[in-house]
Amino acid sequence: MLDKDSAVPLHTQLRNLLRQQILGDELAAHEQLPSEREFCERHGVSRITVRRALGELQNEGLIYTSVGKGTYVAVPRLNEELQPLSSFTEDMRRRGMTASSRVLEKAVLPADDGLATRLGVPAGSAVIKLYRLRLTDGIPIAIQTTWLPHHACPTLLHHDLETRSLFDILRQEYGLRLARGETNIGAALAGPDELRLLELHPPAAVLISEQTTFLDNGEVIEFVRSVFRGDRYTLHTRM
Amino acid sequence: MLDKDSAVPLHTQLRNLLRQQILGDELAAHEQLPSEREFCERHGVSRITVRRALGELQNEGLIYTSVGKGTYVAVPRLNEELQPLSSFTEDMRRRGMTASSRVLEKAVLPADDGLATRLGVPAGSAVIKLYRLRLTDGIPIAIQTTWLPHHACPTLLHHDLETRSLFDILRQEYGLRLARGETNIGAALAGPDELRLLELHPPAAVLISEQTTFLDNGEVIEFVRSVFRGDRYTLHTRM
DNA sequence: TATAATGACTGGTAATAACCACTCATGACC
DNA sequence: GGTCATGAGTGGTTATTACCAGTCATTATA
Repeated sequence: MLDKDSAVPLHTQLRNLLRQQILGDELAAHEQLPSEREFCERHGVSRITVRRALGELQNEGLIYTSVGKGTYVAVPRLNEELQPLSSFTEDMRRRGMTASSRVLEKAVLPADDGLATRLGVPAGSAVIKLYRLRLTDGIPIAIQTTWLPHHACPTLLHHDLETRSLFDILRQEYGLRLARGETNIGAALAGPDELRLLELHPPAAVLISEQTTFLDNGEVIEFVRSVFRGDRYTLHTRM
Repeated sequence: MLDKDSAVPLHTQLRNLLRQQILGDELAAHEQLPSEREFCERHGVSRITVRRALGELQNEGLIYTSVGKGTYVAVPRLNEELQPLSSFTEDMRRRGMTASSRVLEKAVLPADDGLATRLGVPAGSAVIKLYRLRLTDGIPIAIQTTWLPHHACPTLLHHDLETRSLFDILRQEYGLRLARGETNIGAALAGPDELRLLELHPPAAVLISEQTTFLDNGEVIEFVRSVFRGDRYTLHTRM
């Protein structure tokens, strides 16, 4: 039941309740949900609250509506849930693997022109560089270079970067609200360094991803260039 | 100004108006917008309408809010606008290139087990197969194999698939509401067929994408396997 | 002067009410 | 029997009103 005195909003409570029912297979695909007005009566809330909860579920792709007919349960997803914005660590955890890092280099440097443009900071201003080898279950999977504007997280390099997720640190230690990411993805042949670090034999294909992550105010919080082993990793996106 | 008698909802009108102002650089980054209540007075609408318009802009990442302070313009995007769900044709058009196709094979076949699972149809049921070479400005860029459930678009192969976008046909001719897509992306070395069709010399890396597209009711409308030239194409996603 | 209380203002949540276009089964009519 | 009007029901849009917690400048107090 819904708790009117709870700090968590009613529409959030109702959304979670329904999501749980849908994901828990209590409702079959294409099954019709109660009407919005019926939800109002059942839970003693207004239609605005119900519509907000249903609207969010619709955005998640869990239900769909048809004017004049009703609201229905969508066909469930094949795979796991995917968080909207995730890091390598969180991605791996979701796949049931343990992610770790070996920090090859960490430094605070002045930004050159290209990097300054990508991070949206003045050329020459301080940026944090993090050059890491990423491993899952001990196997090298990717070479990752991360740049962050120094002013956004000045003490970042003092934290534990080998085991803790970078996103966790940014969210919890600096209260940053990560909102959006853009990624460019390409393929290339592995170069000498990549062959060595990723333990590959030539010729080998690598997946190259360049991701920019934004805060909710649109400012860039990080730029990441990742080189993945093509034979052991696939990226997954949802649009 | 907003038109109360228009068929297009007020919140949509207001959203478009504000989006135009923000994208048109009439408002600077981090500039404070009028308060919600002031928008109400200015445009003679209720706060629900204003909040809905602002909420959608916030989801788009164009503005951000802070309780007790106000609503602000986000830092503008670096690049072009990206439609949430697009096809190869639309993607190319956006990059200012002309997309075309050479249909190498088209057929209606019974689905084998793997394909039936991916399309969410019974094994053995009819599926449409479309095997195409995709070109931009005459240069081969990708080899694309598309499968669709036959019952969803039985007369698809009668339409012009060389120049017209598949998504256009699905939307306009069959009234299908495409809602969501999931993509797996990997890298590999090009095989013999790929080397020949994409006019590559070994060794060459290719980008492999497997996309599943869903309707708003969650059913699969297509499954596409694309093999891109690694040296001429990068995928772009937003999360 | 430094601190605390006040109050105006912000976005966030929620209830109530009304109308619209659309769907669909029912029943009246030809 | 087939057609058409009716009306109940559905999601979509919008207005009005109210309260909350957070922010911040102003004002009163110690």
